[in-house]
Amino acid sequence: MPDVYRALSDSTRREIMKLLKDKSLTQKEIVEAFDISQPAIKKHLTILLEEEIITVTVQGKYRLYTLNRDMLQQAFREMLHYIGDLLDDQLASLKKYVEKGEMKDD
Amino acid sequence: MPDVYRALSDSTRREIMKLLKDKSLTQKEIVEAFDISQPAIKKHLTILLEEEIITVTVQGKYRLYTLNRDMLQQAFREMLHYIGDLLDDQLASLKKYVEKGEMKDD
DNA sequence: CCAACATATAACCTAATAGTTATATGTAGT
DNA sequence: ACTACATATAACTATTAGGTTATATGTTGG
Repeated sequence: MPDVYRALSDSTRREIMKLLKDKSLTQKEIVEAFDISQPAIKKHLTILLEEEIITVTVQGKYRLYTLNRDMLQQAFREMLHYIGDLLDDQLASLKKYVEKGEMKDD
Repeated sequence: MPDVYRALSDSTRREIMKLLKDKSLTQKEIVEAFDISQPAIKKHLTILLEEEIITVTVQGKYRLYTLNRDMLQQAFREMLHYIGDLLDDQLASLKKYVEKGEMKDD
């Protein structure tokens, strides 16, 4: 099971996700956006891939990384569900929303 | 670095929060709900305390742990806000909910 | 007071994270 | 075919997380 908390627990990874918000990027472009080495970035990308938060497509010598919005959406929903259970009454309406899958899901 | 992601990133801690959903519990009661040692649980409780997700009151030889719903809510809102931003348009309605603090707040 | 119980702390282990540098592999353009 | 470039991998370091056992401390009832 993909663990979104693992993916989110590192600030560099959170930054990478932000970078990928609007457009897919090659590994090189991502590397250039940070001050850390290419292998370090690669490891973060591997973790994001493992948790299925991003996907990659090969294009010649490039690797193009893309945000997996479906997974993020699912994570979003799960988190809401979890916290909804904890906070119950306070969140009744929101919870219902989530459970019904009301959130424009494909 | 106090980090909400840190507190929520461990499943044992998330289980502890669930346990505390309906009632405050002593450390002993919490320990008994898991298969890991008392010092291990203690460490989780310390982290949750550091992130102010729970509070503790001393009662004689007991420590009574209580969920800090306000902080928990804030923590989740932060994470959801982050993910929501990544998803943008796709989640417009739900996102608004979270951002407006519709989840019982301020 | 003291024994039993609840909690705290110390010392230790292992695995995972997050980074490094150096080098290997794969691909494209000339 | 060679070279330059993009990516992958190997080997290493340091730190932290999550767990252990053993023991110390604090509290309470009898």
